[in-house]
Amino acid sequence: AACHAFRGPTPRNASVFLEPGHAYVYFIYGSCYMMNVSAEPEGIGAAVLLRALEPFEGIDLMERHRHTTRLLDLARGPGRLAGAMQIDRRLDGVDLCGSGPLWLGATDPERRRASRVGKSVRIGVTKELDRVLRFYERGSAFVSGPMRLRA
DNA sequence: CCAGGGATCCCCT
DNA sequence: GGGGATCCCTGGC
Repeated sequence: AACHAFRGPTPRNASVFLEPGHAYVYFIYGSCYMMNVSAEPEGIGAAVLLRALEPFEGIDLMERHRHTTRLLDLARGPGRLAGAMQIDRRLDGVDLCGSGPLWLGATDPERRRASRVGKSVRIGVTKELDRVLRFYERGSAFVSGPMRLRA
């Protein structure tokens, strides 16, 4: 029920219904963009919100976009992530598996590390609070949310 | 901790 | 067609 697709398609959420691997970007709280990835076959509304990232490359650019040099604050939190990456509604609907302006790729082998995926309830929603639909890298300082949801 | 920000969509006129 | 509640938050007290 907390999914934007819950009440069916609208002009705003159309990208949620695209085939998997497309961007769904929306503006919220008068100040932030949220970056999501569509996640079910075309016509089915489902998407994953990107809540944080660990900066590896382009850190100087991210610092400029975010007006801070604090590495931990560059992209920790969904609004900050979009800010650091300069993601806005222009990227809504783009194919993230193609050669467009934004894409998802495999982790650089040199950056790969042993990690465990933790699961928890979601952050910032008010419906279906018991559902375990948040996934994160256990123990990472770059994960967003309260400490108890990062262990 | 909390105000602010603006788009969107509900639902009732 | 429009008022108002709501929104997967952030920065600055």
